[in-house]
Amino acid sequence: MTFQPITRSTVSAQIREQLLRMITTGELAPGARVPSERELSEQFEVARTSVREAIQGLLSMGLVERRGNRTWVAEHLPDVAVDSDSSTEVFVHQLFETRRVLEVPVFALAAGRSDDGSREAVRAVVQRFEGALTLCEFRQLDREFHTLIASGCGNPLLVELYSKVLDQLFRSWEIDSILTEQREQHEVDEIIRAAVEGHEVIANAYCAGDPGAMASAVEAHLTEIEDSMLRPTTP
Amino acid sequence: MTFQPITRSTVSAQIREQLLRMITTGELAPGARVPSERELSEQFEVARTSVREAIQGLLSMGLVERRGNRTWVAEHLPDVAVDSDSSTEVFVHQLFETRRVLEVPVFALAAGRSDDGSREAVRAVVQRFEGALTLCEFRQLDREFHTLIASGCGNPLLVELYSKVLDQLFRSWEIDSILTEQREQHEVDEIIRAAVEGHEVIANAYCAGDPGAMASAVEAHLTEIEDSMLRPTTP
DNA sequence: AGTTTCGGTCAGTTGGTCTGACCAGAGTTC
DNA sequence: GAACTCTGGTCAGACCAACTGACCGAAACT
Repeated sequence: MTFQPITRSTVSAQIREQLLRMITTGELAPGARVPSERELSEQFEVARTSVREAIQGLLSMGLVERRGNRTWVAEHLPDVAVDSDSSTEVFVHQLFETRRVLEVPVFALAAGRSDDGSREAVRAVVQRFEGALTLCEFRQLDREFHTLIASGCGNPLLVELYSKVLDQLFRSWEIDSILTEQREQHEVDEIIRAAVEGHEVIANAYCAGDPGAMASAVEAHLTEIEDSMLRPTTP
Repeated sequence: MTFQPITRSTVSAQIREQLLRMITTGELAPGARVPSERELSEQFEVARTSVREAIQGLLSMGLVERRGNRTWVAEHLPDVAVDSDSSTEVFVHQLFETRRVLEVPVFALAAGRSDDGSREAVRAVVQRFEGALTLCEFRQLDREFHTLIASGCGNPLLVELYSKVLDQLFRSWEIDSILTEQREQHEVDEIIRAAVEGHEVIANAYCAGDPGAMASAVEAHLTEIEDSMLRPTTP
C-alpha cells in the first residue's frame, strides 16, 4: 500500500492562490483596486498579517502594485506560466472535447427533468444577458447560467464534475487572452452576442423539456464558441 | 465579488483522513495490522507525534484499536456516516448515471486512439485478473484497469474528471458493504467473475480500436454491475 | 485643514510541529 | 526462559505559523 506524503498549505499561500485566480479570471480586473488588507482579513477570516504576506507574494510576482497607500491590480499582467506541454490550441480542443462529453448529456438530462420552478429560474437568468455587458460581467453571468442548467440534472456527482470543468473554463487567464488579444472591441462584442444567442436556444430547449433539442443546442453552441476562440485575429 | 474563507488542515487531520480512506476502501482491511507509527511517519514524511495524534483520532472513532503493543484495524467497523439525503440505492443510481455519462464516451475515444503499445499494456492488465482474487485484490486491479483504459483518451481534463468518478467508486465503504453484506462467498465470487468477463470484452474492443464496440461493451458492463449491486441478497 | 483610511511595523501569545531521547512492555527469536 | 527487537507512551526543548492588539506616517477623502 502507498501513502501520500502530507502537504502543508499555509494560510498565506491559500490567500495568494485565491487572489491569483481572481486576477487571472478577471474578477479582479487589471487596474482595479484590491480590497484593503483589513477588508480581506475579514472576508478570508484570517489575521491581517497573513493577508499581508499573501499580497507581498503577488507584489513580487508583479500581479499587483502599490501606488500611494493603495494596492492595485497591475495594468499589464505578466504572462502566467502555462503547462509547457499544452499549447493554447491543444488546451482549447481538450477543454471543448471535455465539455462535449459532459455538458451534452448533463444538459439533456436536466432538460428532461425540468419543472416549472427551474424553468422560471432559467428564464430569469437569460433575461439578465440583455443589454450591454462587459467581458467580465458576461463571464460571471455565463458561469451562473451554466451552473443553473447543470444543477437541474439532479445528480450531485455530475454537478460536482461539471463544476470542475467550469473551473477550467472560467479561471484561465489564457481564455481571456484568447478572447481579447488583438481583437477589436466590436469582435469581442460579436462573440458575446453569439454566445448569448446560443444561451437563448439552450434555455428554450430546457423550458420545453426536450432532451433531444437540448443536445443539439449544446452541440451547436460549443462548436460556435470553439470556432470563435480559435478563429485568427485581425492582423 | 466573494472570497472563500480560508480553511486550515492540520498535518494530523490529513493523516487521519488518508488512513480513514484506506480503511473504508479496504486497502487497510478489518483485522489488518496498521503500520507502526515510525513507519507511517517515514511514509507521510512527518514527525511521529503528528502520526500519533492522527491515530488517537481513529482510536476515538473506533476504527482502530490497541491490542498488546500493536495497532489493528477494528474487526467490526462502525457505520461511517453517509450523506443523509442519499440512500444506498439513490447513491448507486447516481454513481452509475455518472459513469454512463463519462465512461462510455471516454472509453470510446480511448479505443479510437489506441496503439500497439497501449493495447499491449491493456492485455497485460487483463491477464492479471485470472486466478483467484480476494475482493480487495480485485478492487485494486479493477481501478488500475479502468485508469489505464481512460488514460488512453489522451485528454488530461477527461482523465482527471474520470479519476474523481473512480474515487467515488473505490473509496466508499458503502460499496464494499453492498458487495459483501449478507452475500455468501460464492455470490461474491460470481460478481467478480462477471466483472472480469466484462473487462475482457472491453479489452477486446479497445485492442480492436473499435469505438462503437467499446461503447456497447461499457454500457453492458455497467448495466450488469449495477444490477448485481442492487440485486436483493440471500435472506 | 481636518479626518479617515491605508500600509508598515512591532511585541507578545498561542497552537502546531518537529527533533531527539528514554522507558516499559509486548512480541519474536534462539 | 533469556535475550533481543519492536512498539506505543512520554517528555523536554526548539522552531514556526498565525494570531491579537497596538501604534505610526502618509495618502486619500471631505
